Amino acid sequence: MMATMRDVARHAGVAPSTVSYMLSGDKPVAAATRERIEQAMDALGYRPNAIARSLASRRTRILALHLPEFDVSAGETVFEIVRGAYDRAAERGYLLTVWPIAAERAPQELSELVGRGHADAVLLVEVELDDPRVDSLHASGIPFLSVGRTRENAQLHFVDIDFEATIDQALEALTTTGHRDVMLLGRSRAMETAGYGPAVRSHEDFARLAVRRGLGHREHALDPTPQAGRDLARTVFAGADRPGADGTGGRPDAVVAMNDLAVVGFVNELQVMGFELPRDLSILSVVSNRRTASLTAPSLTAWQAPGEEMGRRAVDALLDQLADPHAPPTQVLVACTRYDGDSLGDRRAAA
Amino acid sequence: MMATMRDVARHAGVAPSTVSYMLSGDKPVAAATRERIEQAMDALGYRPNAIARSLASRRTRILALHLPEFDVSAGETVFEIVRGAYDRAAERGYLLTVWPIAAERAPQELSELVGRGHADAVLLVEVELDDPRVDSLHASGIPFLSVGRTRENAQLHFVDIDFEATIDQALEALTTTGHRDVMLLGRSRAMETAGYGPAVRSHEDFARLAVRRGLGHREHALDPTPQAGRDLARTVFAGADRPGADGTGGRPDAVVAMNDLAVVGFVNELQVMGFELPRDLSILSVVSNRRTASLTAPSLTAWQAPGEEMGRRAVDALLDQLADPHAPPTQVLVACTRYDGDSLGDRRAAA
DNA sequence: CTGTTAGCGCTTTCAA
DNA sequence: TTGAAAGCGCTAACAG
Repeated sequence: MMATMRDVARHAGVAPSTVSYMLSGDKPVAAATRERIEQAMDALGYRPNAIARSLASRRTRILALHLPEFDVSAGETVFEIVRGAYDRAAERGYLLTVWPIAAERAPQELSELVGRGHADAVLLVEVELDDPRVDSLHASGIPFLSVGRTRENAQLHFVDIDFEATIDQALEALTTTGHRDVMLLGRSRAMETAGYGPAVRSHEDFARLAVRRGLGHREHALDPTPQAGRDLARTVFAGADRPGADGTGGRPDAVVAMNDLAVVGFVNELQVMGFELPRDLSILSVVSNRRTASLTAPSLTAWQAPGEEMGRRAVDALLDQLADPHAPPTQVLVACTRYDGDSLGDRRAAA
Repeated sequence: MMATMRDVARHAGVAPSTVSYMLSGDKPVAAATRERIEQAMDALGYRPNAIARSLASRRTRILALHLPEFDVSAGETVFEIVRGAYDRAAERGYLLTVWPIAAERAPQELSELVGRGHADAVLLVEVELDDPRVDSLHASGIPFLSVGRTRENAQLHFVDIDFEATIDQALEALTTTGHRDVMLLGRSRAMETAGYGPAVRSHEDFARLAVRRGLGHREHALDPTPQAGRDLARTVFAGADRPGADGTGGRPDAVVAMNDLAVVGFVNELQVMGFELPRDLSILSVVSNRRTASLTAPSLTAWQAPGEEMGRRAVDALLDQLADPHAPPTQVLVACTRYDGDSLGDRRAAA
């Protein structure tokens, strides 16, 4: 009942291989022939069969994407990565499918599924410093690329956020608006130990970049919960009328947050305590997303993770790898993009 | 280099078909034969090829799942649905893949991909009252099941939340703790018009169920934003020392929220206004999720959407449909499960 | 530029 | 309970 390529060939009076050549574009086909084939195709309502194609060509033209749980902020950014990857894959003739495998089973099951021929390569999202998925895929000799990077990454194909550049942009925004003393509201040490990369790198980068700009700085590592943010607000600003107002550098006049969940609680608690933002304290959220940024009032000025671009570039790099398995690893860093909210004040004295 | 079924057969001294029978379990295989085949398999490191199997059997044993954007609360619940569906599918010998197609292109592209043989059936998630994906799949004669239901659903295979039962459970919890006047913080009319089912049904159900329990009631339809929640707090409770304290029924003493984003802003604003929860107002969040419930302090007592169960039951129903395409539609309703936070007060007078 | 010819690795009658 | 044979619908040399 479904028309096959053979039917089309017969109807057009050509060989099946000619139809195949036309569809794949692998070989040139005369305009007249192409015309007849096209007519035959829609006369018969022909739809190419992806399975048969995969079997004959020994590749599926399917890319599998895997992400662990959503529990760490993630949400919007991950979704953008996925969408960007899907679209780019489609443009390049591939189907990107997401495999919702539970984290514990992923290392084994990814290799298993690719081994059974369900996909040609794997895109790993939310990769941790020591990610078992990476080891497993590497051991199986399966082509893959990770969004995020492991600790050891000399041989890793990856696309990641340029944390350093993003933090520096936030500090520059603070410097040019006259801020003098900045606090990092970062990720907890527990997460670093657990292997969440950004938590490690951000503290080092932040301190170094603040010093270079001559800013007072301090770092706090918080669990990714609103309550942790509330607690910090109480701890650091208890008894202060206006956090940044003492002028002596005793208290920060700005916060750079890299912890979406905590910053929401932090802001809410400051407001309950009677502070007004950004008059009393400027708050910038980095590696964030629009949704979190709009959860508070005033909304947060934020640097959003470039999800879509990372997804697109990941697919390109992965397909390059498929085309030339022995090329040196592709490693791409992408900076976040600024999104203006109302949480950045101007502390410059009127001239 | 990869061992094929033929290699295994040769190695075990049997016919390829025998190996196939053993793997599929379609026909009985003698214990002795089975033994020899198993040995051959792991001697050769055999892995069955899913593509070849699909081509020969004319079915992929793949289920495709599609969800539109994440913008409406969703998040955690959707993820649970997907995970539940994946696990159940695996148990039943199927691979569930998620196709991250943009909402606009989904109706067309889903049919296209299934038409090309990429999957046997489709699971639709976050289905709206008038969902073009449903029409398209129906027109293409593709087997599918929706999580959520359309307006016209007599012929639809679906699994959905039992909103009515959930709302009633929330009202019961309020009744037994002595509340007298309940406000619904629902979804906006705009969403109803746009076809988001729960928004429509919840208002009707809420009013009717409140009346039946002899509770004072009122409904507010809010956009799914924290700001909408803040505005409502100001509007309804301006000038009140304690929202539920006037006792005369002039103000509600409890809120049932079915709008995760708005309820966060609502609670925060009440706190900024100086109210204390749940002393001044009880708040229950229904069809919610743990993450939202823990975004505020006190955390919210909530009824969580039964994501995993819906996913599992959706797969079962879909595979039933595949087995018997002419059976009457399966329609399943699942109630939410309660999760205790600290936002429910007790208003009963001490006896 | 087009046709011929073998498969890709498995399933599935049909016989034995 | 097992085997032989004929494909599933397409691709990819190789020839012409």
